[in-house]
Amino acid sequence: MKYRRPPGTNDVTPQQAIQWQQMEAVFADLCRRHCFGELRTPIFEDTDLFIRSVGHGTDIVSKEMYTFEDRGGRSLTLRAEGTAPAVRAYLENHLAQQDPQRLVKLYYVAPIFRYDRPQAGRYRQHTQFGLEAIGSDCPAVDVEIIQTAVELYQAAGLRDVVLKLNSVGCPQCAPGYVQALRDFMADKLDQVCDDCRRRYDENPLRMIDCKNAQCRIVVEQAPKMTDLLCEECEDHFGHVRRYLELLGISYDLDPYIVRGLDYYTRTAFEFVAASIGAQSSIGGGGRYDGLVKQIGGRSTPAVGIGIGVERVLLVREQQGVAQTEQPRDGCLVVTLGDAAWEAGLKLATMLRGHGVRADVDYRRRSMRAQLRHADGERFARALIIGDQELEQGIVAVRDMETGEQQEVTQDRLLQFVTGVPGQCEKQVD
RNA sequence: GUGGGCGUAGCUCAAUGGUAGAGCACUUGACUGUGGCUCAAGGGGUUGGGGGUUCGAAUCCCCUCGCUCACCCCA
Repeated sequence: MKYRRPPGTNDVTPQQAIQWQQMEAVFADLCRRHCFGELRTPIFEDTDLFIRSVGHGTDIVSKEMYTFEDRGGRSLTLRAEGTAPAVRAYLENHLAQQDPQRLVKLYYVAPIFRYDRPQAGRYRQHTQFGLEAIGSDCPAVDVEIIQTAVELYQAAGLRDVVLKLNSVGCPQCAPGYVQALRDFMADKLDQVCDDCRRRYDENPLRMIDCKNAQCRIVVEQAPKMTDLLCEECEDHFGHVRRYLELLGISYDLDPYIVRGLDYYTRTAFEFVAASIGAQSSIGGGGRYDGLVKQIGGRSTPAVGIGIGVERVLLVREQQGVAQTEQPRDGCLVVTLGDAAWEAGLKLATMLRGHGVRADVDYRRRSMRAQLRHADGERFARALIIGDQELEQGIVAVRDMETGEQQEVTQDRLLQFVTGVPGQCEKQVD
């Protein structure tokens, strides 16, 4: 094979596309009911947008961005993350309409690009369903974001999805926690892995979600962010939990949830589904009260989530979620002989013009082969035309489900096939 | 960036140095104008690529490319 798709990318074949269309339809309907409006942004952005928002020290910025220079010398980057472009568009298009208190609820379906080493469930191009609610610090908004994701997973038929919840504090209390963590770890650096010794200096928070068994033992004794929240963050977190319980959404408190992007404040959460390999996170997000201002707007609270569509589909496949059988639909025009073939072409054209899924077998094969094709392609009916039918001005209509067959005159055919009374070929022509 | 596993038909996989196979899928026929079940036949392969050893390589050796899983990190 001379050409292959680039590593870490996927083709979606027509058969797989059915799953995608289902998921997209479910998501769009959920967003409609939750009053999120769709936002579409360019596939690339000013490189600086990602650096300034996601953070210099993060893996995404330091080694995973698809960055290039265009002919005008601008540095551009393929969308590495969904939130920053959404906030940029929110500001650029004045979606708040001069009212910074206005809650703007946005959703998107967008490809995300990160130069990572591919593995099960991790791709260099993947797709996120994203939700962003910009303009409110009400903890009930955090919960609505979470709730919408829960509803999506339910509609997708996923079982055993666990919500892990944490609060990472705010600029008032988080630095105090980092200091407390450093103080605690200072005399234990000989007990942790090399990476964690490096993290101690560069990004202490990362130490607490280290997977190394030895490190975990140490970290379990370390102070927890949720014990050191300031009064406001404590209150916010309490309300998030209260509303989750009010709406019947179960969760696990997990003090080790640390999001990999710098802009998160307060609420941080992740949805996890075991059984798809090491990359088990199927959605993650949190509050980012500082980001809008950082990107150049007025100080505006916000919260959002990204849902990994490929991973949701992986879980669905792995859990054997019953694929709804493709319903039979439309007509295959089956012809025998040259005269019938030409009549068949016209018939298929007429049907398509009236919204009917219709095709002919261009290989001009035996009737047996054509009917097998009609069955395999899940047509509802076969419209059979041979010399006899041509002479009599009729079509033999075969129901591919029941095998029942009857002769229908040409002028009644459209009505018969569409089930719409009072409509016939003569009228529409 | 680091490590492990694997590359044989469209798909899933056999064949341990001696003529490249099976199941499924596809095509055709049994049924000369009727799908699904059954049966039969058929098409399809530079065994990822290159080099080496050998009378002989899918098989052994070297190189290379690709895929995959895991670490890291993320959705």
